[in-house]
Amino acid sequence: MQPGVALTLRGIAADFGVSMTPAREAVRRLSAEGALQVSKSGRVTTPEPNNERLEELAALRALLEPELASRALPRAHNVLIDRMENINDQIDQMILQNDAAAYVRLNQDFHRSLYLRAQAPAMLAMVETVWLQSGPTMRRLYGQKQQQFASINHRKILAALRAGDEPGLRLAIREDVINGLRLLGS
Amino acid sequence: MQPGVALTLRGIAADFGVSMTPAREAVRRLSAEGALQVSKSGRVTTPEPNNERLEELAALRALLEPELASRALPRAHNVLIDRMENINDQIDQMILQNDAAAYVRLNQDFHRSLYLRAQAPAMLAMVETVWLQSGPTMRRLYGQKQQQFASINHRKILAALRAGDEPGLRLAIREDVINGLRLLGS
DNA sequence: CATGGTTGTTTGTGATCACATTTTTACGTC
DNA sequence: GACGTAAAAATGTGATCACAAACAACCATG
Repeated sequence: MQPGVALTLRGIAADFGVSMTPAREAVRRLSAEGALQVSKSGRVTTPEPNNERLEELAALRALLEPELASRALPRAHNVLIDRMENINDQIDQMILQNDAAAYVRLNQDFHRSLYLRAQAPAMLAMVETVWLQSGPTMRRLYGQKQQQFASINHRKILAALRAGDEPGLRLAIREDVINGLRLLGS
Repeated sequence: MQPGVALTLRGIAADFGVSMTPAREAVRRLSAEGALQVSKSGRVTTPEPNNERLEELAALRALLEPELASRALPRAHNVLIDRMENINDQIDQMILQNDAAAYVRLNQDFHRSLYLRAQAPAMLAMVETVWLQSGPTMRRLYGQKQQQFASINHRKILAALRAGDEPGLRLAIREDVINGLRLLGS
């Protein structure tokens, strides 16, 4: 969804073929998570990302995701790492096929499949909230030259996982996040 | 509000003298923030805190709050520090008066007044979400012997702020958080 | 042509209702 | 007395409606 778009409850309801009530609840939830902005008059829009906001979201990811990865590391067996490698291969394909939506989705799947092992639901929920907030700008990320770095960073993550290298894992995750979001702001 | 309480939409609506609709929206928002649990059948309860959850919330605070404090430090002038000292004096009074609700509220005011200076709304919103999730258990915290540490930790925070000591500030915040929540879990 | 006010439309909010599902209660059987 | 079952009450969900506020379009006036 493009940033800066105005939503109306009746419009959303009509789009999904439901009444206003479910649309209202969905909007309420998304705005509570920061994925949507509500003006004082109740109008709903997708937030327009500025550089400060992007830097903040990147900092949040850089704080939370290494911690989640570190907690997941003791429980990351080879089966999981293989699956992550598989996801990464699919990411490479999506980059070649120029499929932005699938790229973003697979990228999150890659990270989430690791973080799920951290046994930290509240922390994971918080990271997913940040992902949701940075979602619209992730679409812009695609098409930039940085996307090819993602695969390289992911390989570093996988290597650190296989080696059981906790500091290396934290660093690789951090680099992946920084490359993904913070560079976009400048 | 006690942990483990069951809420009904009609009950909430009746308590506040409104219809079901506003109650539903409030519940939706609070559950999106993790402050309320919804079962698969839609029943709403306040989450029962277990040790894993407490440890997680403490870890989140320990990650986020030092960062917020560090960002606020360059903008923390004497006027702000004086106000925080004032809040801390009120906290001491509330401890003497055994007013649990006021104690928790003032404690959050103390931290929030500093973090507001960080100019990081998304990060602050995330911390407030954690506070909200740990709110019910904070009530239990009161009455334990740890509460008296809060004032000592807060004094360390104030001293680090006045000295412009960034590492000391991070450490003091971290200690305050750890003492406040993590000790409660064990 | 710019501008301010007026009217008409759109939009969010709160309320009420019907319905399906779940939960609780009551009862009868073993 | 315990347990399973059926009836009854309660609950969440989605829909629809009235209403007030906000917005947009329009027109008259300078």
